[in-house]
Amino acid sequence: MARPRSFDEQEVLAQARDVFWTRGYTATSVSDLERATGLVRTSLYQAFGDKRRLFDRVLAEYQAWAQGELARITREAGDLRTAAAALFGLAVATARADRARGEAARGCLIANATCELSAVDEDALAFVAANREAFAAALLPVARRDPGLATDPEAAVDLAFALYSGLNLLAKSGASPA
Amino acid sequence: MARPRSFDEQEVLAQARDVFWTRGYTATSVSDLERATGLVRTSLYQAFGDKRRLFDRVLAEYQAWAQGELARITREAGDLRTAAAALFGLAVATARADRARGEAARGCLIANATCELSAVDEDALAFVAANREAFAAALLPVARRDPGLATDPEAAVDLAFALYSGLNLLAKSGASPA
DNA sequence: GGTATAATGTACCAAACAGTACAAAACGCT
DNA sequence: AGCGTTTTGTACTGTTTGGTACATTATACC
Repeated sequence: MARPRSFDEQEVLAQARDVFWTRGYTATSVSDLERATGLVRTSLYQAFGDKRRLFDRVLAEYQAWAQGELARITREAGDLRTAAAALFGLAVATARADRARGEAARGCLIANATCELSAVDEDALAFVAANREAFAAALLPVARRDPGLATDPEAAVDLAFALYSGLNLLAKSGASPA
Repeated sequence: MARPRSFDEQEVLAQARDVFWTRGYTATSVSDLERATGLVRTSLYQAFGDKRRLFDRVLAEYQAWAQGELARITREAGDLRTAAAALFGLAVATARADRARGEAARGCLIANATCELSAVDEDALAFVAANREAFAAALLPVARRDPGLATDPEAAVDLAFALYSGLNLLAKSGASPA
């Protein structure tokens, strides 16, 4: 009853995510998105709303993936230490993958968004704050189970968050066998 | 013999730095810089070159300040642990200061630049890589002096760098008494 | 006081920006 | 085959971007 789409939504979202990931939100133009996705602006606007809505969508999708990874890690690891180690391994692995592709490390999409937007955009700040809390919520049970961390499991989880973010930034400024 | 400047260069640099700091490089327009400094574009361009040169100048000034702080900290601290603690205290203090001013945390200017530019701009990558090495060079002697870290002092220093960066990002996504 | 010189102010430039109006096209359905 | 509907493609909008040409202003020196 109507003309069908010529693109796969998930695929387009992944392509848009990659552009936002390497260039950031502000520095990515709608023309960049056209080029990366192969769609014309009209299709992008009709399917995803404006540039910001598309970015939000990409962020949400990325966060869902990250939460999945986090859930898998906490399921497989018994204590916080090994969970954190697996997490850091993930950061190093993605950095290595970027490097192997001949590009510079892109770090974590949400960490990048935090850096770029949290100080100027309330909605973005709310999102990254919620993400941090989701991160903590996923790791807290594991931290509580650890008797060595009984004094302050929440601080230990925040520390893991800081270290994970820091590793990504370390990768973005050089060095691989950290 | 000629008309004198109506502004103090250091003061203007500090004002420009603050805009870049909260908004980032790309999102800061020349009009923003005019507004923040009180100078008209022509004066800015004549005194500092183009937008990028001004940003580089601001970055260099900031790095000099940061290196000074780092030198002071390592001078006062005997081992890496207390040096790192002082460093983290610095990050927390600046975050608190931002928060007290009623604004969101801005983190570290160089960390922000790393996030925003290192993946797309070779010069920026070179700068932040050099900065990371300067950071390591400042802390390495203290780390080497610590017998408990004899196995790999360089890794310990990188860890301190990651933790410092991570703390800044933690602040940028909420939470104060970390 | 006049003059050389650098700093300012006004006004502009082309290019890039995010977003849109509207027509052409491609399909499902009857 | 023809119609209704949604996706595409073309072409454009006004605005903002970084940067500049040029006239004006204010000072130090003679």
